[in-house]
Amino acid sequence: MGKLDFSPIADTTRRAEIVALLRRAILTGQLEPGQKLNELRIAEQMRVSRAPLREAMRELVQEGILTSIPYAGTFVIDVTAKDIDDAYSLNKVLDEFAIELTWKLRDERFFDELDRRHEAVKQATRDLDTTRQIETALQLHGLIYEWADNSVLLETWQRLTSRLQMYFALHQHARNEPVPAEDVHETYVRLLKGQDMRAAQRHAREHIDLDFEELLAYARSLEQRTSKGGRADRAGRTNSA
Amino acid sequence: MGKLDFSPIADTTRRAEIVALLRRAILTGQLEPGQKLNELRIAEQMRVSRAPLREAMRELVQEGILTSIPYAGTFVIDVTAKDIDDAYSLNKVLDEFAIELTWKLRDERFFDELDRRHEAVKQATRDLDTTRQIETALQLHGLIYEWADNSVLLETWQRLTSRLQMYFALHQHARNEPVPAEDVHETYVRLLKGQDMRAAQRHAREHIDLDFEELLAYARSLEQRTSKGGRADRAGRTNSA
DNA sequence: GACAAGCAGATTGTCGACAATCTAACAAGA
DNA sequence: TCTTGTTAGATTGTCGACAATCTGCTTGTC
Repeated sequence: MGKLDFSPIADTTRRAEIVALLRRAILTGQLEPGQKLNELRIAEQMRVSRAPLREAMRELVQEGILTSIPYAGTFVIDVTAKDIDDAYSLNKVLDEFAIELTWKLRDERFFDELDRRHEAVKQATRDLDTTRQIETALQLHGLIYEWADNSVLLETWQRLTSRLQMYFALHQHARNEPVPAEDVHETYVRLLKGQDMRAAQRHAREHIDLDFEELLAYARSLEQRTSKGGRADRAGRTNSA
Repeated sequence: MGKLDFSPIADTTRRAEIVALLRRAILTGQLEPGQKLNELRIAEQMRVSRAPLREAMRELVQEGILTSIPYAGTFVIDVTAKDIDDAYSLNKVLDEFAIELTWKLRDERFFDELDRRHEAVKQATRDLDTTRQIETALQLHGLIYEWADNSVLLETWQRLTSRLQMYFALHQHARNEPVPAEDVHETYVRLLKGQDMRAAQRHAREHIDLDFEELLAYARSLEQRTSKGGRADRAGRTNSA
């Protein structure tokens, strides 16, 4: 009797596919921050009615990458330097916690998966596929969250990830230079395999620092340019209690 | 020239009202964990069509208090002891961080608001209104998050709050005893007004401990009862990437 | 009696049309 | 010229109906 694990079959609703499509478009920067999403046009392009499209948009609003103003429209969130800074500092705290939880649960399968994801990053780097590079790097980073066995923490991280990916993609789009050739993740992986938890936590902080500092500088420079032509000044309250 | 600040007017879409109604029903325990939400029936009761209702449900799914299985239905999330434990441990970490961020930003307005919310809890306690007691206690606790000036952290806390409120309400419903008469928040408020940040952080942890320990014990006992009559065994994957 | 096929009934997913609201352009009056 | 009222167009919010899917029962067969 083979002990085969079947994974759940794909969600076959239009809504789910639309969510995936839109999310990808936003996270890769095809839809720019602040841009308005015209329901009619998008629905026509996707050959779908507005109902599932609107439901999909509601999901992405709650996911934090869209924002909705009643009777005005749904927009890709605006990226401010403060947003990035906020996400950055929270991420540091969560990382420390995730490493702590994961530490005792590491095993062979963990190390294997760690190597696999590390390899994916290196492959994307060789291919000069910056979008995929961001994606794989975040997946590598996310392993400690998946392994921590804390569903709420994982959810939180995934929400954060959406934004981080968007921020990084935005950054990449601007300066179209491929990211550093040297492997910045080498040390991270090595420490996660080692015995010194504190050292791993410390490095996670500093490693993130590196990426973010550059990102922040870019965001701040953007802020200068944008401030003159600011759009919607209405407070986009979406999560009113 | 009067310098009057107008707050944004209320959202006047049916969708927003439905979200509020449903959320309240769930968080107060009127809708029980695991219960299925029949769209047609709810829509009729609310005198609303299914479109805005479904959009509202999509929001609550992303908010984490509903879960959806395509072509099967949308259900109130099931509460497991592990969920509570997960939320509990993450909350400790976030509390520590929130206090750290808030600490330097405390001012007169902060202390006033702290007192105001503390008073609200005491009032609810006097009224023996357990539901409101939970609500106000969480609002008191949430002040440090609102004050921390980190939007991502605040969002995270609000998501967590939804669940916590649901868990506590569930607990209260079961044992219909009014919560401790003595004021467990006295110390918390005093420490937040003091000068010793570490002490405040430490107390936040231990104070939460108290409430949660009881909650956890209850959840575990529930688990025993429920395990025999388990419902949907399909993996309710909702956030497939 | 056990089991598979097939058939209602109910429920969710999707569609196209209508109503409510916003925006911008234009006209009228101080 | 500036402000205010009006109107037309576009877009979002909502509705009622239809299609796709699931569930449980019935039927027929062995």
